[in-house]
Amino acid sequence: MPELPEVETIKRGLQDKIIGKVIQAIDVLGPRRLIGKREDVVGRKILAVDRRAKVLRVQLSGGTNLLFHLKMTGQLIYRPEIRNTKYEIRDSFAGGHPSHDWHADLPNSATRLVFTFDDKAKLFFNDLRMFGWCKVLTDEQVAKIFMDEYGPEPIDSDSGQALPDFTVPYLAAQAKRLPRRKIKQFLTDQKIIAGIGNIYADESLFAARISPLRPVKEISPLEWQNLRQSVVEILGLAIKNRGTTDSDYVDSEGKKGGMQNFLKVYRRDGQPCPENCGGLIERITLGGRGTHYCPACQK
DNA sequence: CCCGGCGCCTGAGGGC
DNA sequence: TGCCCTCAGGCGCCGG
Repeated sequence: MPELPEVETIKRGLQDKIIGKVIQAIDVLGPRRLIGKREDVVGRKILAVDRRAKVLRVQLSGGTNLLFHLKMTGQLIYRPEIRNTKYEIRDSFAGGHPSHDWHADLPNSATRLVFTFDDKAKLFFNDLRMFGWCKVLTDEQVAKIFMDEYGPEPIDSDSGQALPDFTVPYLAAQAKRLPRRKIKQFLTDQKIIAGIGNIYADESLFAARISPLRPVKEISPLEWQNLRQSVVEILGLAIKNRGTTDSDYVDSEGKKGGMQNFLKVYRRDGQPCPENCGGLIERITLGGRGTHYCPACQK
């Protein structure tokens, strides 16, 4: 499930590949994934690719934008000039390459949108469960959404440092406003902090040794300091490792991430606590989300 | 304010 | 093998 590090990884990949190209066509294979008019997009040039929270923006000429949210199972996979994908796969098998990567075979049953560029390269928007979307919006609409719907970005993805708005006083002030909310739900609230989802909330809370069940009013200043630091470190590490592939996530080249090898609690219920405290990782449901933590370490 | 539940979806995985 | 059921989860929305 693409969170900040996964969308950041896709963003970087696409920046290297699609900037300067002109969108020649959009094929709509899946219903209701494209919100907006194809004709507002076709013929426009790609000026930039950026990210806010878990949202990826492709900035186009003429003050137009494509906004993507990948939700659970979304993918954005770029392929340079495809003459005939199926033939290429057949060729690779004939050449004795046994590796079978189903992402090589595009479009597939999860493909909802296909963008074709002026050099015949393609961008495939896949989304198995169809929760994701692609919206066509003006610069002003994007600016308003980015301003109104998302809290501060926690990390400068280039330097790996915390961003200036993501401070302990900010977190404490938000907590004062919503004192009874549990810390996990606080962390994953996009209006409070941008880009944290289920995986990195669990991992950050483990790193800070704070129970996901704690009401935020009980979090001490020192704990806020630790938690803020943990969020920055975990997100930074996840970006370095090109994101977590749990089920569907792949980058803009269809490659898996590496962060799943460094997760300590997420989906590790039943296993011994990695801090060797003697406890076992537990899985509970919190706010309808699977939540993984060590009840012995996390207080 | 907080929480639970539903809806949106489909494939994986368990039970029988 | 096969069928049915549940579950997974980001996020908006609704009702208690």
